[in-house]
Amino acid sequence: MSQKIVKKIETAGKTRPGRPRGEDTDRVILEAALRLVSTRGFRNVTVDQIAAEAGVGKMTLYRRWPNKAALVMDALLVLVGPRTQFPEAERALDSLESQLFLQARFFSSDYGRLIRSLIAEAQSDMELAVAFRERWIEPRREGVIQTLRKAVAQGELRTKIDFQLATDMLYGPLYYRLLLGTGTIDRAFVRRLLAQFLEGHRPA
Amino acid sequence: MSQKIVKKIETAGKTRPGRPRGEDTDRVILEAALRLVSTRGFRNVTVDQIAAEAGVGKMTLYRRWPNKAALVMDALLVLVGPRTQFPEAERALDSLESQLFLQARFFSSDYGRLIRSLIAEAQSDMELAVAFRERWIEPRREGVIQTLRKAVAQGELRTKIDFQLATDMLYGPLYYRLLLGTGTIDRAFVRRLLAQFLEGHRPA
DNA sequence: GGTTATCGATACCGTCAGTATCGTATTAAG
DNA sequence: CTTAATACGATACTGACGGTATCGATAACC
Repeated sequence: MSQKIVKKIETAGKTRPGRPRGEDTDRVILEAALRLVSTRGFRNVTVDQIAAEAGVGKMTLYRRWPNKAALVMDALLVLVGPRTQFPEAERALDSLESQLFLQARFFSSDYGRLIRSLIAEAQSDMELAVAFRERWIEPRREGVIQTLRKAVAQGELRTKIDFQLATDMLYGPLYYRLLLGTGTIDRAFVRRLLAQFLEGHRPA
Repeated sequence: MSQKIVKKIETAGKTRPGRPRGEDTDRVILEAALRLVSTRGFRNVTVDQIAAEAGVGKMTLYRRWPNKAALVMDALLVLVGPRTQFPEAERALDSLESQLFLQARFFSSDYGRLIRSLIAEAQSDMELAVAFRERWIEPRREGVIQTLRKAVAQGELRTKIDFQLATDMLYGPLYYRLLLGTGTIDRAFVRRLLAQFLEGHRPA
């Protein structure tokens, strides 16, 4: 699966025999999967429903992805991933705050259900767990860490920060609320979370 | 389910007609469920396997719990819950640290898989989500908050603390790592997490 | 003894992920 | 134009599993 997630690099114009695959069929299927799963949740959507929504036979779907989880993961990476950019600002802390606000809105939208579904499914699907961690979580953590480094360089945070821990402390509570439903994920929450975080990371 | 989770209060010696239920059958089934699910995970264990492991017919099981999720949740509450006490210490911060260490060990043991399984299942099972939140998460959060209050009273933490947020900041990162697998959950992690938390909550 | 509810066992049902197959369509090669 | 190879939508099928129904036997109370 791991090499299949995120459309294989087109095998270099290699002209294969037989009828070629539909041009935008991949995207149509991904969009159908994204739409259904983000509104109803992974377990409440069947593969047949995704195929029907895309106006496609089930085999067309399984010819392109090895299983349901890989398809939905791909939908997230291809359709949603590129739209989750890190807002740039001169002050790194402003970038960080914007990023946290965006994350809060993201989790509060239908995409929150999508993320929850994938994390849930990943608990019993090792391949999905690896893909989600390496292709979704880690790149975004890296972005956060870069921002934190920049904030340190700008003298807004103390030096000698454990960046992994800091990232856990900023995002852990968001995922915690997303998955446990113990509280709302709104701007006020993020604001207080960040303020408290900064309180513990003042520069000397 | 919610009124069924955690053995109904025995209907007051009420002598019902017909053959009475087995004495310790409940416990035997719960222990089988706990053993299997905590080692293999919820999705990798079938109801038939639990029944076989308990040496019991499947119907005996469904006569006592409405479904698989309720059974496993009950196993957690009945067999594990009572063994997760809050360590007492004169210094509240020592209690807090001990509690976090215990939680880290708990998550690192087979019970970590059990908790992950239930949270995953709860993403598509509203009743389970409510039960898990109200009967497992919330009581333990309340214990943490009491400890934090005590620490404030002892002058170890500043006043005017957002206790809900503080609990999220302490436990969010632990659940985050448990569910995402982004890092180990060991004593070093907990120690640095708590140290960083305290850094942001010094008394005036 | 009659009533009632439990027991283990087993057959059964419905759902769903994933596979196989069929007739058709579309491309490149010859 | 024919042939080979692949994709297509549709549909039937398989296997696994959660949950239900049923059966003959058992154990309590009246």
